[in-house]
Amino acid sequence: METMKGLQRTNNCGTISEAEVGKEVVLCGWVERRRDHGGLIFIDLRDRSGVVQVVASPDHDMDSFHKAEDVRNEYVLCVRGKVSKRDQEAINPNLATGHYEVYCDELRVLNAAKTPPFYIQDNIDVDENIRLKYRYLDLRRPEMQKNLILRHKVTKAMRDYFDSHDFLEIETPMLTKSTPEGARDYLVPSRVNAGAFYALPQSPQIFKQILMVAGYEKYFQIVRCFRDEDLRADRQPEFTQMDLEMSFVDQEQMLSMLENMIHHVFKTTMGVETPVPMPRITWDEAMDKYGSDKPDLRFGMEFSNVTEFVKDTEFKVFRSVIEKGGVVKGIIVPGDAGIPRRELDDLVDYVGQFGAKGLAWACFNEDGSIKSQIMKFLGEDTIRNIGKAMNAQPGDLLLMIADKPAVVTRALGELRLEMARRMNMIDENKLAFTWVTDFPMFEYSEEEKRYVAMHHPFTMPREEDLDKLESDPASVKAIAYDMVLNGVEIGGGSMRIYQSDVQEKVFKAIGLTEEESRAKFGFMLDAFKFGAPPHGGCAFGLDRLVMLMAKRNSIRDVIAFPKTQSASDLMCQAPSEVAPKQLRELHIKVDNPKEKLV
RNA sequence: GGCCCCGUGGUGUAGCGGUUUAACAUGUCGCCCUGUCACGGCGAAGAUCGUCAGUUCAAAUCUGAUCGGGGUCGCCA
Repeated sequence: METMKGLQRTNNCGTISEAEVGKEVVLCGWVERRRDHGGLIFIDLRDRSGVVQVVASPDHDMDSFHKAEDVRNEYVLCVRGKVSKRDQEAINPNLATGHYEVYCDELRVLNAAKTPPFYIQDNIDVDENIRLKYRYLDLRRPEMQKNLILRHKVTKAMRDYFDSHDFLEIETPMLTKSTPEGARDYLVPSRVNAGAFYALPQSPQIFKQILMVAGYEKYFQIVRCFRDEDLRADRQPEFTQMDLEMSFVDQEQMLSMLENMIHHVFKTTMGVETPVPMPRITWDEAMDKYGSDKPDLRFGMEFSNVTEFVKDTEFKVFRSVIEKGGVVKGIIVPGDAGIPRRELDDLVDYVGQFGAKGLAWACFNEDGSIKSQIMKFLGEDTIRNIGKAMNAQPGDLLLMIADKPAVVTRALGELRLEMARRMNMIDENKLAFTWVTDFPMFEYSEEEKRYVAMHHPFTMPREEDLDKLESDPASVKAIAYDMVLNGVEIGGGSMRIYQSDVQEKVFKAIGLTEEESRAKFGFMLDAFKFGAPPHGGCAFGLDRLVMLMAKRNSIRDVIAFPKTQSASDLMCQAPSEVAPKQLRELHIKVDNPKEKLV
């Protein structure tokens, strides 16, 4: 192996251009491919910036040529040579540097490499396990580098924006106190406090609010958060949040500031103009029209309530649902009247996953006829009237679900998304932003038989609803907002309670006694007695945001070292067992299921 | 915790009870090749089919368990 002694890198591979023609350059990088023509060898040399073709020819330098014969993929090279313009017929239009090539005058092999388990290039078809095990090779691929570069640019743009708007980035503890509300905590045993545990933060929520009490007025942080819950494609046990809090502002100022921040981020990183102001929809309307609190607005297919049309018909299924307080809602799927019967049966199963007991359908055929499995119960006129009210065109398909309102909302909302996917109605290049506002303050937990805070218990109720906190908690709306992009919640926040009497009422509404609230949040309640300013905040899921910007469908593709669904790191094999001594120091005993088997 | 799917040379797949000494592509190795860029030509090596147990005359193929991975519901902003 050789060293770089005496040579200094002068250029990046991917940016070789007209300006370098005729000049000598020194390039460093990895061998993406070697094409050996016997008397002439081409090497595609890759660094972070891209790829350029290097030519090792006996006519130029015999020594480089011989070394190039032994070079293999992913060897690390340093090349000194002159940049030339390629002959017209040798130009490669598929390569950014395809008009140029570098003739080797000197080639040094800085390091050899084992044959990698997969090709280091884009669009590979390799199991994700393999990619994760050899993450350093996966990350070498240009598309992964592009993702992480984008991620860097996004956080840089955020920091620039907040800095220029007078925000301070302040760090909050990673070792903190377990909070029983919300997600399961990751716990860290304390060595010096036997039997006691820290929790890794699920979010810096309490600290950032206390920073407001402390007079910092505008805080932000790009911060790691932890939740010990089951994973998904868009959920990791540790994830990054763009977290912020502001004093002396109302919701309007907050939303406007956030819209401008997002605009700045998209503009500077992708050159894309996002809407300012952003469209808004209330939570009630989103649930009513799209069956989701994070509606995908890249397409329509809004719900229609058809309860009135069917409440007096012969169809017992609909009638009994309606008599029990249920509703019947439907969507029109454009151009899907020709759907095969088998696919309709599939859809029945699909909505079944979300609690719907059935799915009524009607095909408005091109020839004006109607086909429906409930024709004989509803009668053709009723179906035509529904179709008319929903503006169904010949060739369209009507799908209806009857059930309790919550089930209809959920099942029809999922069905709407599924039909959009099946009918290819989603424009992948669209960015459909919306605010969802006026969330309910509470939702009823069947499990705990009490109301729980939908956002968190420090969320400010709407002023006009304050007197309903006790009498009718279900109807109380919160000053809370989510930013939704293409059906994904990318950020959410609220204005916070800063008056003790309101806070007490909210605790009472969720069934927290004074002792309990003191035990859980005592230090915070104390802090709030020393002059808490009106304030509010927001947190954005950085991983999800970057995932959407990079058009990936898993946040794993925008995180350098992600974990698998079972929360393990396939590269470094975490989590792992630890030495007995470590456990003793931490005052921990472990039942090791593996030991029992021995 | 429930349900569904996957696990075959380095990689991606095929084979789904016995014509399989497990096939194909790609990669790897060797030889040849001075204009390729998924270079090309010829040749070779390489997997006992995740693991364990069972059914069977016979198992990659069927059954059960187990491990690993993915998706999803529950859970979780």
